[in-house]
Amino acid sequence: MQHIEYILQQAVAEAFMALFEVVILPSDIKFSPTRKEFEGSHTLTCFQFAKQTGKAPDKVGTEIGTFLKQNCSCVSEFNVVKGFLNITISDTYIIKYTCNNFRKNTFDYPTNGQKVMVEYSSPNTNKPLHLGHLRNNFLGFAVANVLKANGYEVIKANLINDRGIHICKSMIAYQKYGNNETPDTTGLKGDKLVGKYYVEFDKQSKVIKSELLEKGCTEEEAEKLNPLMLAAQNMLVDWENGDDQVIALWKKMNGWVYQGFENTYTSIGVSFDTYYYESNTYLLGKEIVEEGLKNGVFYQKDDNSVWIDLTEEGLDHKLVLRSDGTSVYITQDMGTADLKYKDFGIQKSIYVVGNEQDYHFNVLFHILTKLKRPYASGLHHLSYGMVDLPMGKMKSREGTVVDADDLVNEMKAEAEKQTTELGKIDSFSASEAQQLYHTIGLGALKYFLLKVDPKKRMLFNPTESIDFHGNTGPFIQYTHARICAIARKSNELNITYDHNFDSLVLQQCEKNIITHILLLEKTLKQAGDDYSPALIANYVYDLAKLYNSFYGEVSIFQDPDSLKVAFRSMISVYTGHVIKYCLALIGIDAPERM
RNA sequence: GAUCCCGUAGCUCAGCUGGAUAGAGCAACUGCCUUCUAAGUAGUAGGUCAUUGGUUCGACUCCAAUCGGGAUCACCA
Repeated sequence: MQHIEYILQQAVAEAFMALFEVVILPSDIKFSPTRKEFEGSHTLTCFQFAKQTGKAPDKVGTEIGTFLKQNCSCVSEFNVVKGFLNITISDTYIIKYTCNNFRKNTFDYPTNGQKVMVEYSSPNTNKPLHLGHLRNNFLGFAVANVLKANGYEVIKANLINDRGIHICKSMIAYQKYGNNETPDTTGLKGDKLVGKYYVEFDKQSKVIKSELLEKGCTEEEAEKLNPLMLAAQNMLVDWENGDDQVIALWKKMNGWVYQGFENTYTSIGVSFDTYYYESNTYLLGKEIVEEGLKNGVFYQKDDNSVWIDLTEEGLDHKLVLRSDGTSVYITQDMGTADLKYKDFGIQKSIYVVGNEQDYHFNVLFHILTKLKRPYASGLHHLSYGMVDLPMGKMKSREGTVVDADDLVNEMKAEAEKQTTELGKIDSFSASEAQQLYHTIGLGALKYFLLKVDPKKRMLFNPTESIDFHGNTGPFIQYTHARICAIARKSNELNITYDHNFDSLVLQQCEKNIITHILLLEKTLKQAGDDYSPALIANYVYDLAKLYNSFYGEVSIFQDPDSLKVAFRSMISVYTGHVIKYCLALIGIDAPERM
């Protein structure tokens, strides 16, 4: 069954031809939802056609409307207000569409044969995940789902920053102050334990620095002479030389961190198809520098450092290889980009990274374009805004970081509190109840972080953000649970759906739901094109609102007309499927009772 | 200093790529549970879309300038 939008586009194009002999491509005809103060569901704005037709917009609207009503069985009514043609879709169409589709529980586009990699999470192994990482993880996971639903084959990748001076700092501090603690002996999660020593390093080196300053050192000398800092730098050199002891410690501590991360990933419901480690990729890219020098994309200075001139692109000169021949960050990113392409033959590659690195990715993509990489046009930096706290930015050194595990646990505790107060799940076993609290708490958190346009920075207020009412995840989950209760009752009552519904006259609140479901395809496409799960979040919220409105307005089972009972039951089931599907796209579980 | 992003109700956010009288939620106030889950629902109130110009039939949306907030501009990652 053809989608109403497509049918209308064809019909309007036909109308233009028949009435005005004007050729307009069906795909160029755009409809917007009719404002609720007017009759109808699809609106065509006619101002833009005034020139081509030589008629006033309202005249065009009236003539097109008349044509549609006569020639298109899906259109039952129309009205024209100023230059706006408001179209009412026939009940027959809506009913038929509902009957044909209400059992569907997936709305994915067919595969398009394209492969895309979504790199996200990409943590450092020196500290645990925090609120900022959560936005990244939820976004990356959701974008991967959305792209998959748009027909792509998706590879989720995690590029782990497992080497460098930061991890050496944790290692030095652990060597000096660690007393051979382990996650087992302390009961701490591995990432928390390692993070503890990263903080310890910072603390101790501050103490040492102030001692040096008291002895009369300058700021600069204190920095340089700091034995802890020197030890960390030495350790980095030892690591690069493959020193057995250093490598062993590095492996041990990173191992703890990975267990901790895995634990968190499982808890927040994200996953990866492949992992890259910087310890394996940090030397990549040097051959690319040589290649670029040969074909003149890069140039070399007298001191042997290698650069690229991006002034024509509105950027600057950028270093790609140090004078001592070692790589910088962007060198290994070039190498890693090649590696990803070699490994998976991807057409698109999405980097989910904060907007503080906008410049970096701008440069990287320009370089890869200049190097004529076949995948260059498919590169995209999904740049998301920072998550601010009421007191400003999170600073790990000032202890204002909101820890990811803690936050999830707080949300879960709040879910337990509120669920217990409502007392609706007395029949649940203890483990079922725990599972539900987690689902609700996590749903609230995910929805909160995903409903905002990724590009925008956002505010997270720990006290106020834990709300389960209104525009929240639990509200949508609740609507789903409510629908499941309806579906259960429909089953109990043995309600069947294969009736002739021709005589049925629909109510506005019923039509509103189906009309909104008709927008799903478009929304999903848009969310894929824009890499914006927020569109899905807002869409499903609106659907839940429409359903609750319907739920309050009509009685589903009390109606004497059995056709109405059956159809309302169908609408409920249909809405439930769409809600569950959309929530799954953004990584949220839809409970059947709550 | 240069470049980029942002500025919509008291607060947090939408606004479908230029269309109608700018929408939700929270907070405040008023109704609705003996009937399908009230984590709900119906309503009231709340706005000079930062400011000023420009483009046109029409601007929250596009352009320019100004003000305010943020980020980036390392032989750091």
